[in-house]
Amino acid sequence: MIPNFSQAEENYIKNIYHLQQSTGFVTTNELSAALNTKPASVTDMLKKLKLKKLLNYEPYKEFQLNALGKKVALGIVRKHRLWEYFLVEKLQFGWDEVHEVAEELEHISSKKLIEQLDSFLNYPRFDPHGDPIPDSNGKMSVQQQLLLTELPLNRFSEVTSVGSQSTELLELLKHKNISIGTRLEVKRKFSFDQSTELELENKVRVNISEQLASVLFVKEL
Amino acid sequence: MIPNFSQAEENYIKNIYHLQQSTGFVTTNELSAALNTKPASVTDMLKKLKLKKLLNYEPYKEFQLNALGKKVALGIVRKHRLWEYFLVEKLQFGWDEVHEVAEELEHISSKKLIEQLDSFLNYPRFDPHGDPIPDSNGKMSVQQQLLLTELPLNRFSEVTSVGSQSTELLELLKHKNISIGTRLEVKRKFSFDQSTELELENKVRVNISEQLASVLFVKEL
DNA sequence: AATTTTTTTTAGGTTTGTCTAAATTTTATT
DNA sequence: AATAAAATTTAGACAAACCTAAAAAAAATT
Repeated sequence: MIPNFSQAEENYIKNIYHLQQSTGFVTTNELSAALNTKPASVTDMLKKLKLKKLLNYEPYKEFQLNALGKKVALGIVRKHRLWEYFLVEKLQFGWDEVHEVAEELEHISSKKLIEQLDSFLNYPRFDPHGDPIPDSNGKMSVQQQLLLTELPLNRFSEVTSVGSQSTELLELLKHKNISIGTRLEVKRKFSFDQSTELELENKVRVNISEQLASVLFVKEL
Repeated sequence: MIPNFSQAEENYIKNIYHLQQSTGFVTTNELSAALNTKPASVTDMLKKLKLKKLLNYEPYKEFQLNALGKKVALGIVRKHRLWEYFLVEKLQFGWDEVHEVAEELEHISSKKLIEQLDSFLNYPRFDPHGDPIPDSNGKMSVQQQLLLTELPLNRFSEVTSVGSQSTELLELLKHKNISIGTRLEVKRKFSFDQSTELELENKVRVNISEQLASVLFVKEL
């Protein structure tokens, strides 16, 4: 069984994980900047994580999480994103307010807690920022969700989720003939009001407001 | 504003609070036993809590939380019990499983989190063990709820809540003519099967099983 | 290739919260 | 009231996680 790790250890693991997503390797300075700690402190912790067999690390070299380290990291990411989803969906937090709180909640250790939470939330696949939530085996959807506001022009895409369940929003979406699964392309953006012209699957064009575009998640096809 | 306290400090505060409920005062040894730490460590922390103006403490004397200390303690108790309620009501935990997890969750610091959670849970007044949940001002219902199994003979009492929402339970309660608000007295307990004979408000007598009695909360009148 | 700059590590401290062992104070017993 | 026992505090250490300052290694520049 995987042992428990301290909050500090978990923060290092999680940050290494995120940093190594780009190039596969991380440097002491990068990590120290991400964690807001001095490089000397980072070195200390790297030795400890190596000792605990989570990290490939040799002095003065770049480092990376090994298989076990990545597994642990995915568990933390899972908790973080599930809690974010919970805060937004159930406790009426805004997307922008959840990160800090989730930073604390992600360190709660109960395995049962997180499995029951996942089930209670109905196994969401993406957090409120569109990032994929690893399942209990660490698997997650590869494709990141984008906000419609971030989608470039003329890319085929599909609506994957909406950032709120309010009846007002659902009413509007019904009117515009948009629902989960609707395929669309962004054809134009009007800078005056940031409104967006979409082309739906049936070639119909609709114009949607910035407020609406900013609560629609899509994935590119 | 009240500052934040470390997890260790919070655990001391909470335990002092509970211990001083009986006699109003706590001794170093009592607290050390409750916390599973050595008396010497307790002394260290007592000095710190005194310095932080939470505690009335003089060397070699019994001690107690002052007004501020009690306020802080109630905030922790509030969080603990709200989380317990959440775990049982929303995440299908059994009463017996919640304590440990709540011990961790009670240290999450976000004020907004706990207020939103309270609202999400619909401002429950008692936790799954029948203990009252302080409101955001630290006020709580004085009367503790009891399990019907704990109620002495011939005491007027009123059903306040049921420990589960299962349809099976509700079906049985309907059959027995018992609901929230029903007034009753325990008239006899049969040691063979621990079943209980109740007298309801209309003088009707019913016999209920131990399983049923152990999910009914009552308050004495 | 030599030198400078940057990065990383080492060495030695600090704080928090714990411990053990010894000293002190309080309480209980004779 | 004197002594023994129990409770509490003090003194000195230790681990975790951080720090600063100096040393060492690696990378960049001349």
